[in-house]
Amino acid sequence: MKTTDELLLTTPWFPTLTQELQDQVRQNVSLRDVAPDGYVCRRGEPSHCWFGVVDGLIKVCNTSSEGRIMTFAGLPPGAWFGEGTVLKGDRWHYDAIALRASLVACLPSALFFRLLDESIIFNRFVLEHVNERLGQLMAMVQSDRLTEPALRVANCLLAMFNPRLYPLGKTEIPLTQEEIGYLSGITRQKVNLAVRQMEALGLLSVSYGRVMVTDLHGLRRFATRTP
DNA sequence: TCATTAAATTGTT
DNA sequence: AACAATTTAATGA
Repeated sequence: MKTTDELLLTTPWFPTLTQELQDQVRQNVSLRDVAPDGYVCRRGEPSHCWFGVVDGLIKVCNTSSEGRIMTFAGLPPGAWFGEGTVLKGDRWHYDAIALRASLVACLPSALFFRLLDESIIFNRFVLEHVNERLGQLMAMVQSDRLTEPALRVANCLLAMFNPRLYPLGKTEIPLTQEEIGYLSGITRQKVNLAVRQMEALGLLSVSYGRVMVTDLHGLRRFATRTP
């Protein structure tokens, strides 16, 4: 199991902080184990923390009154989320649920604000982070209107392997086809066909319980091609 | 270390 | 949604 320090050292902004701020972070960040299907945060609850995914996989989603689930993002290890809500001092507008056993780092909002006040590089990180999310959202709105399952899966994978948002991101993240289905909003059967189709194109390789992207650029081209 | 079994994941209908 | 086939992980000799 990873430690707080291990996560922090692989976080791009942490080593850039002053010694004093680093100590503050060390003292105030807490780790939380989340069981599969467990909540990291629920819609309507006040936000106390900025969250970082240490291990596992978190799904950010909302369940409408009719029970329809919409997924906004899948967050692999290395992802931080919730800055928007924390910044507004607002309540969560969405649920964050663990797709499998996960470990989440909680950075109290008071400290989050202090980092914003005192570190320019930290501001920069958050700004780029938000910017990248915006880009992802735009891509998602597009892919949402596409009926082609392979394109939806491709977009979903591109989001997960985004090296800007998830610098830890390797080209291989353990991800079952069922989980991809939850994240991209299509059935596992269609995911199965889609990933194999893309594997045949040499864009990725699938094996038991994992998908490895072998050609990130090719996958980008595939996702943005005009049919 | 190897064989057996259970659980998880995949492939098909 | 259900089923069979396959892969992995766990167990114990």
